[in-house]
Amino acid sequence: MLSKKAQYAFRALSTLVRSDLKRRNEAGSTSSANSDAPTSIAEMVKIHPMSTKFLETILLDLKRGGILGSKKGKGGGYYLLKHPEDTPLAQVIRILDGPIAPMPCVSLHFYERCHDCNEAICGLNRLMSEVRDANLAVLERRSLADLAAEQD
Amino acid sequence: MLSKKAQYAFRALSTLVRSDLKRRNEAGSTSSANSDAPTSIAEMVKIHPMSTKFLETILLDLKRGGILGSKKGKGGGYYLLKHPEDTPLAQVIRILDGPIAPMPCVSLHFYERCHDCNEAICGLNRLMSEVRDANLAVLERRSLADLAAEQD
DNA sequence: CTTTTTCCTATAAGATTGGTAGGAATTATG
DNA sequence: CATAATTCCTACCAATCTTATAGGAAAAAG
Repeated sequence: MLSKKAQYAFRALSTLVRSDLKRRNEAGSTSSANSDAPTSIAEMVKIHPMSTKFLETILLDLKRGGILGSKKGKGGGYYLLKHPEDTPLAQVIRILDGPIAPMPCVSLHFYERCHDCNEAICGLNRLMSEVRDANLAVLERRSLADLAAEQD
Repeated sequence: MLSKKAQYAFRALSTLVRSDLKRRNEAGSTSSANSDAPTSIAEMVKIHPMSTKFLETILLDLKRGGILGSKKGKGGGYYLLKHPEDTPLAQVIRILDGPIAPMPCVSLHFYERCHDCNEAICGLNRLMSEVRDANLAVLERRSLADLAAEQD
């Protein structure tokens, strides 16, 4: 199961995506960077109610993870660094929850050697690799853009 | 990630599957129920080293979950209640780790209503349903038989 | 009646999760 | 410059979950 952190992250990100789309439509795509229209934590919480302080730490993680940029001070807030289509859901989950794979010995980004089996011939390893691939087929293909495809 | 409990369960189950296959080959399929050849915890631990007492609680869970039968006393142990092909991996995981779905609001067996969105139009709900389906496509199709298809 | 095994429940240390607290640093604005 | 609004940073904390361990009761075999 996704942690609350990851779930809250997706809620907040959906707000940022919508803000991003809106900006791009309005400004006629002629103008300016994304950073001109940052969204504050307070605004995000207004749309998706949750602990302000908790969301703060989550957004910091997303920033350190290279997904968000921020602007400090009055009128500041957060914004997407890339087009929504260019951030797969998998990246968000890895930042907040770590491995997507069901076991360390089949993880691509958080691999740890298995002490209980010979991975080359282990049936469990092979099956869990299938599970991992099935997950990634969705999570690497789907992006933040899909998150906001309909209302929520 | 799968818990250690689930991982140990699969290790132990692979032993039981192999024992089951062996019995079925040897006895020429004429003889007897599975319960004639139970495997003790001690034997399982000999093949896949782990805490004996911990495995005990795991096997109890699997028994209560309807996957294993047991025989008490001298010469006792555990055995599969069904053909290995008839126990999908998903059933094992649900018994030991609970939900397979990434969020309660998309879980088939452990559903909880989502308070944060209108599920009918929520983008996150839709995406996580895709993830759930991708997982189940593997975990409901693959069975204990696949677990022992090669050496481990 | 002794040994071997499963069965059952309670306990507990350690890690993780979900969240709070308090303030420092930065920026916009009057 | 003063003030308000905001992000940034780190430490802390309570509750829960995980990963076991302990100690015996019950049953079955010989």
